[in-house]
Amino acid sequence: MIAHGAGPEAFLAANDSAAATLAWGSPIVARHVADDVADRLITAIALGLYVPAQQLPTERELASMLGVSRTSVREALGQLTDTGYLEVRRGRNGGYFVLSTWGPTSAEHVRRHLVPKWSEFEELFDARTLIEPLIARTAALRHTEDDDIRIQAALRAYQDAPNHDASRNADSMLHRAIAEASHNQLLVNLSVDLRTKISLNLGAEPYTDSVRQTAIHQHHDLVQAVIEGRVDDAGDIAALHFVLSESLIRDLIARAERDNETGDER
Amino acid sequence: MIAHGAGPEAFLAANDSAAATLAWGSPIVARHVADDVADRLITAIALGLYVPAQQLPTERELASMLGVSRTSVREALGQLTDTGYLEVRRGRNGGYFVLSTWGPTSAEHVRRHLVPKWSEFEELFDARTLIEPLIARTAALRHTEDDDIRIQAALRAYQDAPNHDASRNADSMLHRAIAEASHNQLLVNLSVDLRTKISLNLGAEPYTDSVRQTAIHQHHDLVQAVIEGRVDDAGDIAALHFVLSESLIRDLIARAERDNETGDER
DNA sequence: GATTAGGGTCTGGACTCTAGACCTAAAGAG
DNA sequence: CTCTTTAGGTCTAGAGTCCAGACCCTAATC
Repeated sequence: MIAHGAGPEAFLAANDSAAATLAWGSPIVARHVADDVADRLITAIALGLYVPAQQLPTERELASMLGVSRTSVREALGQLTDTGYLEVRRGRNGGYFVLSTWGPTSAEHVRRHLVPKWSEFEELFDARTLIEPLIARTAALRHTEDDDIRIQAALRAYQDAPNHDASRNADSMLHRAIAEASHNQLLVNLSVDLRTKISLNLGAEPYTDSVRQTAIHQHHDLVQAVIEGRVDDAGDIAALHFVLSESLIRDLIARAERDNETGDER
Repeated sequence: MIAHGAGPEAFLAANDSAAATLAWGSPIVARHVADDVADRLITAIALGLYVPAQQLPTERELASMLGVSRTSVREALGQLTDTGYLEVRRGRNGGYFVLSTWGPTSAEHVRRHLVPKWSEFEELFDARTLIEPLIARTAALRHTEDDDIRIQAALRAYQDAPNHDASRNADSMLHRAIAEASHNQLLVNLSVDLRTKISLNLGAEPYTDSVRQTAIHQHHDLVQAVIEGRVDDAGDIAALHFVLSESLIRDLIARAERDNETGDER
């Protein structure tokens, strides 16, 4: 009767002394500094702060930026290099560089890395299609003129983005600008977290010309709705927008699994 | 009222190489195991898993529950004892006990501990009044029969709660049960997090007979709306419910500040 | 070919965490 | 009243983490 994720008994027995001594404690694992550094770096990359082929700061710079020893930075960079996120070059002009073969460039990557965690992923998408419309609605209600200016600048940056990397980056900025118009830091962080976690496993969302055209339209409509204070419209468009990105990724997975059945193996 | 840590420049310059090397890194502080243990304990207490005067598991039990050494557990317990959350008794039948003088029993506590963080608090409340209705709506859409059973059991437990502590605990369980009917773990965690952070600084929300009567009604209506799948009603009632608790706390603060002006000093 | 900006390696000291032995206080059993 | 038991309180040795800093190796540039 114990060890439940959450059966009905859990609710009634939770103040039971036996349950109370057992139910809530999952093991605590020591967090090492290097892991934190690695998380930071991965997040920065996932958010598009460093795009493929771009050089990261030097080990010594990172160490002083993050206030940790170079040893720890090196361990983190080593992890990311092993995992295939980074490439390292020696000598003058050397350093760590973001690998471009990073996202699901291959169906292979999707199969190995994404499918096993599919249920987590479902939850992420689900949460996003619930929360992003809420954020859009709130932004439509609360936006100020300053917000409008920032949002429109971000929209233009998105429309003008010359390539995939810039586009990804601008997309991130635009959604962040909208989230900030909700004037609640918690919502902003939530939105960033969700986006980070999704692009973390995914690298980049699918990107074709037609997808981009649709996204440009949706972004434009979303921005208009927010700025004009059309609350319901903003929510609806946001829902649509994130459902689109979800279905694109579903297609990608489906294709990967189909390829898997037809037999190619690495 | 704004205070977002990111001006417009941040948006446009983020991929600038100078900005990229500087903007994102805030110092990383080593997380010690004892701090994690302390957080767990505080959370458990804030969630009402251990109510005032209740005994915590022994040091040795906690150590094995959490998979850490007794030394670390002792350090955490020491912190909480110093902070005034716990009391320690020696000898047989000894142990650590939750102090009842914990929440804002005095206007004093409110002034010293709560008011300084008021802006953080505003954000928390704001986020809650936005997100909880979303959760209620989603629960109303997705609930299964099992959910209904759990929710109704939790509602009964709340109605039957014999005292303040039990009521607080049951309230927590009920809202959790509703959140779980959304069938999204992320939302559940979010709801728990918000509740934890609020009761962490607050101890307990204000509690009088009339408040309790209102809450019982609102809980009942909320449960009905969820179970009958009345999505909009569920959202509206949830909004109302959390706005009520917010305004109660505002009153508490206001009273504390008034007392402050009329001259009693710490 | 000298210089220089980067990664690669090593060391000693401070601190943390663990496992376990052992001490002390207080409640209950007889 | 004494003995036993159950709790917190104390200590130690050893393994591991983290840091600061010195020094080596590589390759691009002057």
